[in-house]
Amino acid sequence: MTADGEHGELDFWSFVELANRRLATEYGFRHQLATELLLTLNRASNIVTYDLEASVHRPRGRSWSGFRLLFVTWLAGPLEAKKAAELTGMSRAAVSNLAKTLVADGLLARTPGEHDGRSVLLSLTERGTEEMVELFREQNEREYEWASVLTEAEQRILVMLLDKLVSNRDQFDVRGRN
Amino acid sequence: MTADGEHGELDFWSFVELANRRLATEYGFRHQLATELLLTLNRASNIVTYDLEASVHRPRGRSWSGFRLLFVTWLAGPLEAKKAAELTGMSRAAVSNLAKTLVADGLLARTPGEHDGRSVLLSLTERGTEEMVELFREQNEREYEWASVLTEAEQRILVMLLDKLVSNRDQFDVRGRN
DNA sequence: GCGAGGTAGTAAATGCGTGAACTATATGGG
DNA sequence: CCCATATAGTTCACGCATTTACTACCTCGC
Repeated sequence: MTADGEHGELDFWSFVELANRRLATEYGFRHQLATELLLTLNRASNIVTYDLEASVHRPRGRSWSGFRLLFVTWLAGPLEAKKAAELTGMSRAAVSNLAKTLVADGLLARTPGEHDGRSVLLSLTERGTEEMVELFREQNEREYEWASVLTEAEQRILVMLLDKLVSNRDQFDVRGRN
Repeated sequence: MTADGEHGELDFWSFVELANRRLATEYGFRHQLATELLLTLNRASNIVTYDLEASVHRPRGRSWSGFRLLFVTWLAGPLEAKKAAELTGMSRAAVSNLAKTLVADGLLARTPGEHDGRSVLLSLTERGTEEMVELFREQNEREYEWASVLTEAEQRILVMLLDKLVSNRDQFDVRGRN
C-alpha cells in the first residue's frame, strides 16, 4: 500500500497478487492458482497475437484470421471449409466470410468438392502461395524473437503443458464453436 | 499418408506435424518450434476462453470482456478507466464502450476523478458486487476443472513460463494497444 | 499566465466473428 | 423409392473491438 491511499502503481502482477489475497481472505474462494493460470494464459496469448498482427499482418493488409486461414490452406493443401474451420478454431461462418474476401483478393481458390456436392475445397492460388511464403517468412522471424526469450527446453515444456491443458478436456463437457 | 490420397484424418497435432515437415523440407524455414509454440498458445487460450464465456458468462447475459472489466473493477477497487484498460489488456475505447453498457445495467458506477478533471473512476455498484461474487463463483469452479488437468507444480511452471514469455518483451519493440 | 504539447475519455466509422436461419445435398430406415 | 434427419456452406443481423478524430483538461517552460 502506498501514499495515495489506493494500491500504488498497479501492474498486472501486483493486480494478480491483490486479487489472490482478496479472493481468499475476503470472499473465501479457494482456486486462486486456477484463476491465475487462466488469466496469465489469456494475457500471454493476447499480447503475442496482437503484436504479430500489428507488426506483420496489418501493414500488409491481412488480418490475423485471414493469415491463419491462408496458413492452414497453404500447408494442409486443398481442404474442405469445414476442416479449415476446425484447424483454425474459427466458426464455419467465419471461414466462409474470410474465404470470400481472400478469393476476391486472388489468393484463394474455391472449387466444388469431388465426392460431396455440398462441400467446397479451398486451396491457394499461385499468387496466394507466393504471398504466404513471404508473409510467413516475416511472421516466423518475429515468432522466433518471441520464443527466444525461453530456452528450447522451456519452449518444449510450455508446448507440452499447453497441450495437456486442452487435450484432456473430454473429461468434462467443454463448449466449442459450431 | 492414408488411403484417400490426402492427409487422412487431420487433427490439430497431425497438422502441426505436417506443417513442421513441409516448412522445413520444402521451404527451408528454421524456426518450427517457435511456430508450434505460438500456435499452441493461441489455440489453448481460445479454447479455454471460449468455453468459459459460453458456459458461464453468455448464459447470464455477460460477455467475456464485460466480465473482465467487472473483475478488475471488483478487486482493484475504484480505478481509472485507463488503468482498467491496462489491466484487462483492452483499448481505452473498449473500456469506455463496455462501461457505458455496464452502467446502464446498473452494475458499474462512473464518478469523476478527484485529482484529475479528465479522468473517470470506475467502481462496482452494490448490485454489481453481488453479481460478481455469484459470477465469479461459477467461473472459478470451471477454471478449477480446467486447471486440474495439470498438477499444481505443472500449473506453477506454466504460469512461470507464460510470464517469462511476455515479460522479457522490452528486449524488442512490441506492438501493444493504445 | 499563456501557449505548446501531452493525456484521459468519448464518439463515429469500420471491420470482423458469432449464432441463427436458410439452401442444397447426402444418408439411411421403412 | 421416399421421406426424415443430418450435414456443408452461406447469408443476415447483431455485438463488440479497433482506429481515428475530437473534446476537455493538465503541465511545463518561457
